[in-house]
Amino acid sequence: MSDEVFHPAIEDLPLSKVLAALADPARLAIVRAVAVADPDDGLACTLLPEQAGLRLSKSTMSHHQRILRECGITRTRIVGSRRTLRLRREELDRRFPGLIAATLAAPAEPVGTSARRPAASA
Amino acid sequence: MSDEVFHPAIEDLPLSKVLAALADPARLAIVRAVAVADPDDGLACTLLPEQAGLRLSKSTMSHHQRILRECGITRTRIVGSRRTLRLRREELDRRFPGLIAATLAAPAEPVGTSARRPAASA
DNA sequence: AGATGAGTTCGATAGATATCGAACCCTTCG
DNA sequence: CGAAGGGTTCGATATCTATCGAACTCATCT
Repeated sequence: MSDEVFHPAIEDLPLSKVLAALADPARLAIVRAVAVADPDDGLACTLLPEQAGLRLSKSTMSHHQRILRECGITRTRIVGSRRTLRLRREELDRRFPGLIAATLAAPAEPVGTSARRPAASA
Repeated sequence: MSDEVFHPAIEDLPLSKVLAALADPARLAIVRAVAVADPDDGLACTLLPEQAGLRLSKSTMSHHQRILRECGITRTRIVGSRRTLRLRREELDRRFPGLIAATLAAPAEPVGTSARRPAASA
């Protein structure tokens, strides 16, 4: 279990934190993409823009991945120079039974809905 | 169904909005309190501070109630000079199966955890 | 009518947070 | 070694939002 990056213990996670992490269309898209990936292999971050249908800068993607990780939703594994994401399914199901299932079962929404778009400046 | 206040149609609600509405400890407390109230009578707003264990100003309470209402989670009914809240259970279950159940089943967290406390100024 | 009680609305404030580009760190590959 | 690929971190920016008190509205009660 030697983590190279920080992962919180599931028991420490308040529901509101987890909901807040999920309450962003971009992160929902990421979670959906990770959820359909092979649970053992995980999903390579490189594939996220494509798999999740996101057109965000590298730094913003990194930001979202960090939120998901620090809120206990995903686990990041480092493989050489790249990283893969996987859902912490069992753990989440243990602490918040039904929450992930309900989230994934809900109708998907187009990314961009209700997001904080930064005013597409000149 | 003549509403005196605005209530969105369930079909219009993106998941992220609903999650955002739930992602606040104070609002979670409100939802829990409303959920245990009689579904027909609803919960009188006056009782919220007591039932939900919240010490917030009137205006802040009003704000949270508005968010919950506008995000389709509660329905506000006006009775004379006071109002009651009820969960839009069936509707929510229809659009987001399992979500409310999972939310209510999750371990309750102390209000004040991870909330935006405004610096308790001098 | 006047006072009281229940809530909303407004304006201000402090603190998140979503987004980006630039600079930076590793690992891999030529 | 040097370049390229994959990600993180930093700083800036704009927006959002949780909170409060004060002023207001409407219904009820005396």
